[in-house]
Amino acid sequence: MEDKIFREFLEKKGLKFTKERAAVLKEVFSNHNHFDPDDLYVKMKGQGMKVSKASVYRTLPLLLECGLVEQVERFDKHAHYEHTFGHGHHDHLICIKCGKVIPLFSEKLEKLQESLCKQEKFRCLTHILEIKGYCSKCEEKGQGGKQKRPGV
Amino acid sequence: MEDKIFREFLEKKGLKFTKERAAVLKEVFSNHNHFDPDDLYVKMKGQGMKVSKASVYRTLPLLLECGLVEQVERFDKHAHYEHTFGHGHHDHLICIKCGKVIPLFSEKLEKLQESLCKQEKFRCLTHILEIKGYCSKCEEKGQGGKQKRPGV
DNA sequence: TTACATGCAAACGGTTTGCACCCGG
DNA sequence: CCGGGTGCAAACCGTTTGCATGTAA
Repeated sequence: MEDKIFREFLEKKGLKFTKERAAVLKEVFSNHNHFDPDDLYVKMKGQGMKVSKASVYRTLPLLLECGLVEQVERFDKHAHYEHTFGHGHHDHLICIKCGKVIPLFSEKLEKLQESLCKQEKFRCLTHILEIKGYCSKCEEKGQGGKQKRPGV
Repeated sequence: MEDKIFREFLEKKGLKFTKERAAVLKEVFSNHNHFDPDDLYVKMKGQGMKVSKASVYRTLPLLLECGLVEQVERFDKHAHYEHTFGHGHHDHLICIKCGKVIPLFSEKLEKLQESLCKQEKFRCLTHILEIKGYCSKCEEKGQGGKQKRPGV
């Protein structure tokens, strides 16, 4: 299914559906974890797949463009992605102590954002909402631990 | 006023209020534009201020930590900041065509986020919401232009 | 057959760091 | 006086790119 979407997207742009692109796509959809380009590359290599880092870096923007993946967790300085097809948009609660990422979706929230955009005559295409704080477990345990990035 | 906050923060941590840190703080609060560390450095140099790039990079995390600045516009791969003291939190609408950044604040939106966090037993500290799309002007003109990052 | 894609390694660019000297408290 | 701070330049590291070669359509 993802294949079909990607294939048609590439065709429309006069690009080719190569083994490498197929492999990246497959890996991206093999589970629902967040990942960064290097993660993906290492994992693919570990499975004996034939691909170069350059191809991973060149393929991800295409997947972004056709909407099969989204960028997330941009608090850090390098890119993180998650695949979205079959999951729909959602936001993230991120625990600054244990790093846990909790997906969050609220129809009401989405609608409110839309209406705010309308007030500003702004045509919204995508958005990202990330909320940082302490998850229930870490909150219980107290926040004695060291956090990676103070103030974030 | 910002000076006082920063000073007390540094003192509490056993750090020093140096000329360089004071200069960075001053520059950060000289206007309300977004900036990246290099912007800031270049601007300070242009004004004949005595500071090194390293000090700028070393000072910004301190300002983050004491809440005088926030990180924004994290769609790009390098850090962007804005000072927040005296302005309060707000979100951003970002035009992907002309790059215009429109601040947005909605009490209702903030409250809704809070209640969603409560449902998840998540203690929210900070959040970032960035909405990407076309501003009214670019929407009028049509979106024929080239965008830097497809799909974002 | 012919664009377009790949892999490699080098280049890039923002950020961090080691070190010798400096300075605020 | 001393522990933290600074400037410089080199190191880092994720990402991009030039180029010769490979390949989907």
